[in-house]
Amino acid sequence: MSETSSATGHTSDIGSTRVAAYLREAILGGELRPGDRIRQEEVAERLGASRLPVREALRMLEAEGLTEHEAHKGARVPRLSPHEVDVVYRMRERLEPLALAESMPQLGPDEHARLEEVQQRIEDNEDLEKFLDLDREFHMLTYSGCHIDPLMSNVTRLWNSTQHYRRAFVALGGRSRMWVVNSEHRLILDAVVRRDADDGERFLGGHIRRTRIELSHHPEVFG
Amino acid sequence: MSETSSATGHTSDIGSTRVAAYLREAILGGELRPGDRIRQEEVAERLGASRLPVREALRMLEAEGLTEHEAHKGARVPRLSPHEVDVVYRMRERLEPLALAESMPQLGPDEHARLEEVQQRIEDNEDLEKFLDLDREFHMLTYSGCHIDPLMSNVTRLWNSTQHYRRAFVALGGRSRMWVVNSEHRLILDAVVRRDADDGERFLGGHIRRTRIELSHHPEVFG
DNA sequence: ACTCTAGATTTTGGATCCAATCGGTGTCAG
DNA sequence: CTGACACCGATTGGATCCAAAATCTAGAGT
Repeated sequence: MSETSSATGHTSDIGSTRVAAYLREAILGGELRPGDRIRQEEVAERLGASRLPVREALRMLEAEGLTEHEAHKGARVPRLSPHEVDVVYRMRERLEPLALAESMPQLGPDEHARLEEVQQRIEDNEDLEKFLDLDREFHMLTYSGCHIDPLMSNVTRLWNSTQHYRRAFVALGGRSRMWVVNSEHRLILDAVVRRDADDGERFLGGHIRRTRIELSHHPEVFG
Repeated sequence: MSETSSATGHTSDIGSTRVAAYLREAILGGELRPGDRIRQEEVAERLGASRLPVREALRMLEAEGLTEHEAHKGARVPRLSPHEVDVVYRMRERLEPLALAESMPQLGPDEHARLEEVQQRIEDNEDLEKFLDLDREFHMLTYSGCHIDPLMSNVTRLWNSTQHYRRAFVALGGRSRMWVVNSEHRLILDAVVRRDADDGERFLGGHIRRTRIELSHHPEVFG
């Protein structure tokens, strides 16, 4: 962690953005878990900033679905109920095929090659945390041709808010389910290369749907 | 009325919330239009507050899809391209039926009566701005049994970000299209009362879809 | 021993002041 | 006359201090 393009501080590398990046890493990386409280002063001191950019950062993260606020009670990492996670997956099931359909016509040979490479890395990978990153990269890459901000930010929110439960899920599932994931990814990748939007939507929807159903059979994820 | 509730529920009467409510009204009411810049100091002075709660409010509104930020360039009301609006409607087409399906089982006679009353008010109404509020109230009421925050806040965002274009659309369409809206609302209302989720999803999807298609035939809305 | 209340501590919300950055304008060189 | 550059006003970002609210703790009363 703690990368964040420090040396060549180019563009809008303002403090609140750096604080947001730090907290984002901490939440998505699992160091901050659902229900954990985030104290402004603690973060401010740790990053050598004042509380103000921390407040701004927390608002940004709220917009990304990574934190929630209550009046004078501060910020927390949202804890989702099993049913809420189920509905979030149903939302993904409906929204992401749309993003894929918007994206596919814009993707060229470069993106196709990059997708193939990422999928290969997923299949060669053994590490759990790495899988979470690579899987996300794969899907986001398939959406990278979709430049509709309201859609992409929503998709990002949905991934963000369920990241912790996805980690818990693959952690207990192990690699027994891996081959299913990979075969589904291959189907999606093939549809993308063929530019068959209908197949892409269908396979992607099935991919998310299967994950949702399997997740619903494992309530221990929500311990 | 319509108070928007912001779906994220972190409301009190603290300053930033009041500022947010003021700006929200201004944007949804049409006084601030897409592309307009919002200067912190101006708002602060007008409301007798300092710039800090204004900054917080702008972040909240950003989370609701009502403003957008750029590094040192300040806040603006987002301007959506025709294609972006089209995609937002496609998103609504997929998400809102889900919200309705989640909500319907929770709605009782009280909500049904209130829905009937609001729909009647829509049919009796003549005013344009009133229609926007009532229409929103009708749909939000049908979703009021859905307590999944990630879903409801997304739906709210989608309505927020297209409010201006909806106004421009009904403004030029006039009452010629009114009877279609009302008959579709009646179909939805009937499905809700019968607790037929499948019919509800179908009619609602069609309602939004028809609006999207008609909107796509009127590019002058985006003048 | 238990509960309810009141004060103390902690934490968030807000105001003011200062620093950094952006936009526009005017000037000078070609 | 035109374009580039530099300066200046305007505007946003950040730090510190103070006020308000919530939580925690300790004590008194039953």
